[in-house]
Amino acid sequence: MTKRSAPSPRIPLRRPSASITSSRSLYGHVVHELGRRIIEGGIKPGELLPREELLAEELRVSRTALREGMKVLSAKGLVESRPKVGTRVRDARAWHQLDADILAWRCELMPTEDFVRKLADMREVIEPSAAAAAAKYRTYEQLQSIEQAYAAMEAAIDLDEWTDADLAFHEAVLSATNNELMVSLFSVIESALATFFALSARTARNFKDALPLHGEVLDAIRRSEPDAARRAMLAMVEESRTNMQKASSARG
Amino acid sequence: MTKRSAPSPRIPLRRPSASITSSRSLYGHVVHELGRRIIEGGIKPGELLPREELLAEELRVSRTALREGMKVLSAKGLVESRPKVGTRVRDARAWHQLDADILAWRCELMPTEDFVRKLADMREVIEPSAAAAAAKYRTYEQLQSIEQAYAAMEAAIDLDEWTDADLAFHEAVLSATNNELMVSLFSVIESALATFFALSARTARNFKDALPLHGEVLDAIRRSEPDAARRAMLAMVEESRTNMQKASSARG
DNA sequence: CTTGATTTAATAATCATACAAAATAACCAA
DNA sequence: TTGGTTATTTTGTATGATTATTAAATCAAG
Repeated sequence: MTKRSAPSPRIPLRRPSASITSSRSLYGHVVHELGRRIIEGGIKPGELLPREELLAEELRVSRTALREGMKVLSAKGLVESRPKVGTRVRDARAWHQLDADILAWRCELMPTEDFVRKLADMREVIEPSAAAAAAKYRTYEQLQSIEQAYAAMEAAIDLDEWTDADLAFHEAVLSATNNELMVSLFSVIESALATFFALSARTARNFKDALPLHGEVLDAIRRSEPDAARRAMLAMVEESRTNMQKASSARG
Repeated sequence: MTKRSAPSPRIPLRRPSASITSSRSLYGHVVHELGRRIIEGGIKPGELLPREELLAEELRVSRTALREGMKVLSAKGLVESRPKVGTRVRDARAWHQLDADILAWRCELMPTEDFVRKLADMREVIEPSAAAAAAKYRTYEQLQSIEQAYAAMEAAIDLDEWTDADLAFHEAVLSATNNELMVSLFSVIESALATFFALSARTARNFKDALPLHGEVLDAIRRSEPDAARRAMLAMVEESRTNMQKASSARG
């Protein structure tokens, strides 16, 4: 709505960050490789990494690239470097658990039911409150973009379209809180949960099952009824959790 | 409680991260300097930074140090570098708003009432839910550390002691949720709010005014009554918000 | 033996320089 | 205009040398 400049062919609408870590650049490889090893417990808190020269050789990169990656890991709270002593893995309590990369690594490595539960817990905490706030403070334009997303959900003809529209719906609700901290938290949690969403949606025979619940949230926000919006959103995320649990136990 | 090894004189108990940015390391200086400029709007989204060679000269550091800092800024979602085109400031929606440094810079630069409101909103969202979850899932050990923090609040003889104990109380409650995502979110929000907490506490004639409310939360958690815990915690954070508003308007 | 200051040595931190890779922009040909 | 090719700019990577930091070893005094 706000910032789509002219024709600009095929801007990748999702994939906002591309998560430097993903692939190419060498320093990105360093971040990914070491980050994963730390998260999965291959290198434990308190342990000392090999010194730069050796580690660089092991990872087949120059010290320059290694150090650039190291700074990023350090910014994520995973490691801590000191002259003369070396680079040490920090205690798990210091890790920036809400960092998008860290969450992604945990998704890769430990898709345990427990981790999904924690993500779902977070969602159940923020989304109902966000819906309530949206009902209270939304502008007309914000209501419109929620309605627009809802319409796209109605019109969706396959799972991909529906997933995109669903995400847009929730994002629009969060944006309507006028609190970018809330939006940021949601986007982080959501992109982690997205890994498991496919399962959840595929479980339901008809992927549009959740449409009525979304409709209730929309109505409550339209009528500016915070409590109703909170209740409807809570029902929705609880159902989503149930679906994901069913899906994961069906596989397990 | 858990990690105080032997006598070890004056370990700085708070200051868990030391926020690389604050210190004097050169690359840390780069991160701080450029990060601040971007957050405060001195360099706007879409704008292109000078090329590395020039920027390094301007900041009086080598290209190496500059780049190490740049990678960190990139990991925070603030900038994006591409060969041949340069390094561009990303749209504010891409910024990792929950990054501790970014929040800290916002505290430095825009201690507006609006920003404090957003922080307080976040707190009102997570803390009551966390208290409820704590009441449901806490272990006995976790209850003990909450009680211990409460006792410290009772025993506090000055504002500093009380502040420390207060923080420990909330941290213990959050930990009792057994959800490290929750803990991480809290610690980030909290350390940002701490900037304004001093004001809030100093406003109250007697800094122990909030003790009864903490007692209610503790009791509810002890008796495993989630709803009561939620209500008590909500009352507490609402009062805290009111205090901070009074403080900020008294100065404004 | 203990304590405190001093030296030593290992490691990260920084710098300077060179080269490689990527991608925009300019160019040229059809 | 269109399509491909080349040039050129900027980041990306590599290497080696130097400096700063600091834990640990050493030494000197009490």
